[in-house]
Amino acid sequence: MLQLALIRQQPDFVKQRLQVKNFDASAAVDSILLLDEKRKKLQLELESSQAGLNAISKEIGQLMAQGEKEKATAKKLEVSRMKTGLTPLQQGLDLADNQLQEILVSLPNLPAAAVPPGKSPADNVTVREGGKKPVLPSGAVPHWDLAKRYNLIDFELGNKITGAGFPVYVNQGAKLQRAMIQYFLDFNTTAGFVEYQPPLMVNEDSAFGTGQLPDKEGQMYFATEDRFYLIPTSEVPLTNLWRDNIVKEKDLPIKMTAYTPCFRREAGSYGKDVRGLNRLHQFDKVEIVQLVHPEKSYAALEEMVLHVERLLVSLQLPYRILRLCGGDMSFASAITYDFEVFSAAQEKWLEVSSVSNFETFQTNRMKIRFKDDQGKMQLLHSLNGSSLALPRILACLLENNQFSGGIAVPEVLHTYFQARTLSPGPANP
RNA sequence: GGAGAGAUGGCAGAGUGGUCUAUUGCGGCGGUCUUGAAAACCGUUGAAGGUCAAACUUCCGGGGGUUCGAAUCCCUCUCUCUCCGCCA
Repeated sequence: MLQLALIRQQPDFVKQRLQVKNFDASAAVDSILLLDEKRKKLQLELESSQAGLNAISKEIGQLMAQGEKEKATAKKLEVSRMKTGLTPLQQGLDLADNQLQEILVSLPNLPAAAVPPGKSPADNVTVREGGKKPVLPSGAVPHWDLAKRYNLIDFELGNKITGAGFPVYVNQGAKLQRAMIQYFLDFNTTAGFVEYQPPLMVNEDSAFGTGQLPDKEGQMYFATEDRFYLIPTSEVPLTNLWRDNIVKEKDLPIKMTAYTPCFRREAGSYGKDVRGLNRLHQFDKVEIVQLVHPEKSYAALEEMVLHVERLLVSLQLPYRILRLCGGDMSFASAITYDFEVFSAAQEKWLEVSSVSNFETFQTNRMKIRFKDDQGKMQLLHSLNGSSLALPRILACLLENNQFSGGIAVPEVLHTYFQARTLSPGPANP
């Protein structure tokens, strides 16, 4: 949620920045300014009346204490009459407040100055590439064929017990995934991120806090009986751990990491992009989240980008880093870098991480603040990134590392996986 | 699932209709003393809106009600704890 003060002070700047996200905010910003004026006027009027009432009520109390019952009764009548005039004021104020809030939460975050304009993924800017695309042996196949041949993942079993997009990892497939989770978590905690195991379901307030509600209502699984949402990413519970908190400046930055499954309905997805591990309803991800001093968030962003890049380098995967254009960025983000790895048999780039600075957009909703050295209350900046999304990393590893005798496991995973290669395994049910 | 008890400031914990403008303790911050520290003592210490600053308004789990006046009474929801039942 944008800060009202910013809209008040620089309405034209807000409109102009949101155009980079292809969002026409003219009408919304103008309504906000009008409603804000209206609200202030009503509030002033209401509060001065309330002050008067409060004073008389206090007098009544004193008169009662002195036993002056008649005078008190007279005052009571006076106050009841005044009170009826207050109701419409209160209602008007509540209405203006609600309308203001409703428009305010519908506005996306402003893109940072460095965000390139653009409408589609084609307008994203490649920041840099790394790693080397492999030369595959003849007869190389995509990961879904390898998954079958080596008995690593069973998509049909998943279909049976749940539905499409819920694969069952088997044997070495399950073990390799576990090895990666452990390696990624160790990589993050070594860099100072504190490990958490958060709940996988969150309430409405949490989903609102990070910006999933109301924007992405239909994209989350929802347990109607208890009104809980299955998390689409651990960013949601991790960031919300600090909701309604005033953090001590000396405790900054707050760095967190977690492994969790993630659940996404992916309503509207179809066709070739959903083949194999490319797009799932449930997938594993290791996430990093930071809450930092507002002046340090862009340094923190660069640090996180380098951190994820080092992780990809250690896995020896060909990757590229994109700076997303305004049109491809998420609702809550001020700037986003996407990491893609090249899945050699599909000949496709797959997004495996997205690192974003949300500035105060989330913390304003969640009221995560600190007191600066002047004693002034300020909102923190929140950032997060994947490190990493597992299925697509797995897809890429399988495809890129296949050779005649098996599939090579990257060196950094050898001790975690307790083997150097994948070999064909036993049959499933 | 059944029965009971609760939810008050960073934490503990008083307050059952009228200066509550929320007692007190701990913690935090500042100071005195000290070579320095501890102890002791003194002072200070919630948030939001509003204002140049103040005044002022709102907030005692959420929502609603009674009343001139609600932390306090009523309704309702949520959550927590204790006991019983079930259970990994």
